[in-house]
Amino acid sequence: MAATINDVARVAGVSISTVSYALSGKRPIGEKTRQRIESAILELQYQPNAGARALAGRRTYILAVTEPLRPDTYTPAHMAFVLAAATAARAYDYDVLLLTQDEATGGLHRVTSSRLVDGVIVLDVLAEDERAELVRSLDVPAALVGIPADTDGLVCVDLDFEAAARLAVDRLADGGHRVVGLLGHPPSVYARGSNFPLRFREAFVARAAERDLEVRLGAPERTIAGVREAVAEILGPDRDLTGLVMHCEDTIQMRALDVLCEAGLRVPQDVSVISAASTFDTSTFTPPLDVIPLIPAESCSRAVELTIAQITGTVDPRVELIPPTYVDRGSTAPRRP
Amino acid sequence: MAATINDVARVAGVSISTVSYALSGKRPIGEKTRQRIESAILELQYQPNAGARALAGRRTYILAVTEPLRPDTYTPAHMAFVLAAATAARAYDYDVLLLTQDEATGGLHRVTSSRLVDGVIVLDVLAEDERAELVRSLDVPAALVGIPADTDGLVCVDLDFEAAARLAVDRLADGGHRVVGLLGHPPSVYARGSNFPLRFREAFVARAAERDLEVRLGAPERTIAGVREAVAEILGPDRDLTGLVMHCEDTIQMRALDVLCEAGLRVPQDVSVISAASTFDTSTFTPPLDVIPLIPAESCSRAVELTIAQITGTVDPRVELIPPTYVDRGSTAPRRP
DNA sequence: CTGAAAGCGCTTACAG
DNA sequence: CTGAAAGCGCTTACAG
Repeated sequence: MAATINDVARVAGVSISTVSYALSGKRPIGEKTRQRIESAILELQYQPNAGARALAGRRTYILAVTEPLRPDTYTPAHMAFVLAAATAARAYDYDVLLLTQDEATGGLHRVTSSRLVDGVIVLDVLAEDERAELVRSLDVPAALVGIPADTDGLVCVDLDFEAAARLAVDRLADGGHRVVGLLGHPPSVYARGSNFPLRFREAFVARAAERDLEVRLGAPERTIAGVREAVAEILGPDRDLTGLVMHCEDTIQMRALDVLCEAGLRVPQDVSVISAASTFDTSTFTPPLDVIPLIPAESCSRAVELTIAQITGTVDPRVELIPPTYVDRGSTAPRRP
Repeated sequence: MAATINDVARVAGVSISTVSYALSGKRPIGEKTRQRIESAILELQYQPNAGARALAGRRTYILAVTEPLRPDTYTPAHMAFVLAAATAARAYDYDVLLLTQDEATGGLHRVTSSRLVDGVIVLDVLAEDERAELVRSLDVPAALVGIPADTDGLVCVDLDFEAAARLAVDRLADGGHRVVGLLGHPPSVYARGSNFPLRFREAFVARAAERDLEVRLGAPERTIAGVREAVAEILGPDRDLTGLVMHCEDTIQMRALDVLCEAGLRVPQDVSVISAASTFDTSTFTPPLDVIPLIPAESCSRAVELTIAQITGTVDPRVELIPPTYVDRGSTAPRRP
């Protein structure tokens, strides 16, 4: 059988409370005592029992991560967030319980009210997301990675997609480009109400209007044919488009580059291209693309931080937007006369 | 505060042991008593405390799922397995704790010896996998999805990749094809020691020899250029290849189809193509491909089943191979004279 | 700086 | 069919 705190106390010749305090560091321990306890722990390979710790300490050191992984979702990006959340949690000595699909709300309810988890990280947030409602009503420590329509009372973290869109538009406008395109996600993604594609697109259109640019929008299917069609449409019959922002999955972006190449359009000589809010590595593309990166580790570690802060204290509801950055890889150039 | 079993007992007018037994079903309860308990639970929105249940019952109803998600890994497929494992676990009222990367062995040790989990599901098993060693020495209920080199004392479940390879070869050989190719994974995947690509390739070569076929192997990089090169090589200078089996990621398969199309080769008239051990949907490809599917839900639910069987009783070590099936979508044809 | 003890909320023999 | 009670292995006031 596994060693208990009683075994450690006996071997070390101290009381179990001393062992417990030595472990938690919640009160000062004499140097010799500490050493005896440490060697006893080593000798017995003692690991505190998680259930007992949870029961007595009212903390499980587990966070629930809810990621619905809907059929239509683009797994690599979502997986990157799950992974980032798990990694961030471990940095705080928390483990991660994975809640998927149907378990979205039922599971959240179950694991919080049974005190299986101390807090919740909500990923892939929709504009109208029942998990947001639930988190609000449950009043459990939680952070959303993403911004629902109603953020009242919630703690949300996300890349500032609006700023990212403006950054991309400004880059092109500053380069003298007059006709710019946005190659976005498949139509189903927008239809689903996923919030960041919408936020990005709206800000893109708004900024382009401010900068007095002509805008063309595309929402291609993932197939080669779909991408080809959308790109052709964005380029326009006269091929007068000179600036392209891509806010979509890597396969679509790669295909779009293929299509530009086929059409004899060079990047950046003929078309300036920017990859926006991308979780993947655009430096291996042909050609490497300028990118406004979306870094899962950033938002997830902040979300974990804020959730744990709620567990140990109080945090005011807030929406934290992470400012975007621009990585230049030479895929944009001033418009040629 | 959340209601406890004491509250339920008081409201229902029974003892807490009766409530507990009513919940677990471990002893018969009078009809009226049961109803009073049920309505008390509903009224109080009672949820048993997970920590207390774990401590007293010596069961947490949590399984650890270890999936290293190495940098090189192909996320969608691996994510499909994580998802399948989580879904299968929920079907048995188990939750899933996700262990990633560095946590591979350290985390496994931690969560098992602290009794945080009742068992372990090991995904993405390498031929030489330290997690297999650990599971063996820990003697914890566990199942591996995949087959390590040394299966001694372990419970392993997987698609029968050797049989799948033979099935594919036989299909082509029976169709009169004499020169067949295997478009496999990127070189790094084989180098890593991931076991199923190796198992598949070896069985493919062996069966082709038995059937007296000429074999050409390709291990393309993921880029368009990489795929183009590998396909060209497999086709041969005389383009005498007429049968192609693809055992690789969907992007590579899609690109290979593009390359065949570019080369003016029709499927199946000029080349018969089979997608082998694929977790994705090949019916949306152009053209739709015959496939020997790899169904994560199958192996994962069996793995969960076998792990839970170990938790509640005893299971003999074993290697369970799931027989492959062939789905005909018209991408193969007899060789034309 | 350390210890004895109550208590966290369950499960499960033991008893009837 | 049901109840009283021990006990799971910790944490944390309370006391010194």
